[in-house]
Amino acid sequence: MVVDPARTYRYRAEERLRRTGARVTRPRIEVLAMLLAAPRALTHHEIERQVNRALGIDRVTIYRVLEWLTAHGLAHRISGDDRVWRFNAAEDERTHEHAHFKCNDCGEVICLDKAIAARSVPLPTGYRTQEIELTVKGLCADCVPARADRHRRQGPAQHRQ
Amino acid sequence: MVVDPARTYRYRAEERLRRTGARVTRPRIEVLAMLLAAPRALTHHEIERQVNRALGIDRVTIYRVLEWLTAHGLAHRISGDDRVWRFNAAEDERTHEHAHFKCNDCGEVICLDKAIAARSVPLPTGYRTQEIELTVKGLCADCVPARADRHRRQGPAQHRQ
DNA sequence: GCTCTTATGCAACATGGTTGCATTTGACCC
DNA sequence: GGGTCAAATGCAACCATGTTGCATAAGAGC
Ligand SMILES: [Mn+2]
Ligand SMILES: [Mn+2]
Ligand SMILES: [Zn+2]
Ligand SMILES: [Zn+2]
Repeated sequence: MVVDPARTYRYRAEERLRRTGARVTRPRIEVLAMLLAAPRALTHHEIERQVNRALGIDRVTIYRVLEWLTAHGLAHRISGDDRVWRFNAAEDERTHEHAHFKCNDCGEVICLDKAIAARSVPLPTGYRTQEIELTVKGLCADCVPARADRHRRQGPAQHRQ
Repeated sequence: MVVDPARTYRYRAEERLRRTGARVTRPRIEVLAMLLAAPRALTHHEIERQVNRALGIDRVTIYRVLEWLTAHGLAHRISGDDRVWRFNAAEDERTHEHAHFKCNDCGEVICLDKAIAARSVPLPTGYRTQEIELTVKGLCADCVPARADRHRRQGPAQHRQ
């Protein structure tokens, strides 16, 4: 029996959406399914390319869906140094107490499984900690110098955004 | 003997600029002096308000000066979650191995003195660490709940950006 | 002062995201 | 199935933050 993986992710997306009690719409399903299928955080651009081209869903709608998913805990938003937000389906088990990795070459962002031991950073008196954000920057497996020659010929890997 | 503090910062700014061997210009002096005087990281906007209003220095020039100061190690740039860069004079002793604090209420950003013990976060195989960024988010001394009533009357502290 | 290089000012542009408002549609009820 | 209505979508215009191109101004060495 062969299953269509995209169909499977859509199904899981619908399920999660239904659990919120809010409307289950095509844009919400498609965007969330795409986030669920992705092994890394996606930009609005990447989502738009797939979901707008294939289904004509408007870019503003995609922005609104991403905002809504984030507000409802179905996704989370990662803000990088390139002024582009990236989104990831939120595995609700995994509380957002985890760190992120960002590739300095291709821009890829992934979530690192709970790795924050850096509790209790000392602050000036009167200041109060609420969250700690930790981002590791470096090279992803596709971009380590060992493969630098491929890059020189073809340019860096292109999930740049 | 009374000294004008702004004059002192300008003097220190000129000194640092001269040491780079590059041209010592009015915009560079003013922007760097302002960064030296500030107890926290400043946005382009904040700098523009002061330096453009008082001296008519163009906003593009301010952008270019900030970029130049950063490239020459006289300032460093902090990218937050609000797509606004903030700048700080670089105390050259303090290598950029320090963490940052950002107030969730008023947006204030400060540098925390070397506090990263979070070395060696485990990554997927093939990935390589280059830098680690740590940002503590919470409430600054002006914004802690103890003073929430003042905020309710007057709005949050206004160095929001 | 003169010259040469570099920095500045100004206008136009780019990017990523937001807002207002008319139209469509999902969910609930029958 | 069809009717109702709040909520979501599409579209156009907008905004904020930063960049680029190019003519002009001004540091610094002589
Ligand atoms: Mn994450
Ligand atoms: Mn800093
Ligand atoms: Zn990479
Ligand atoms: Zn504050």
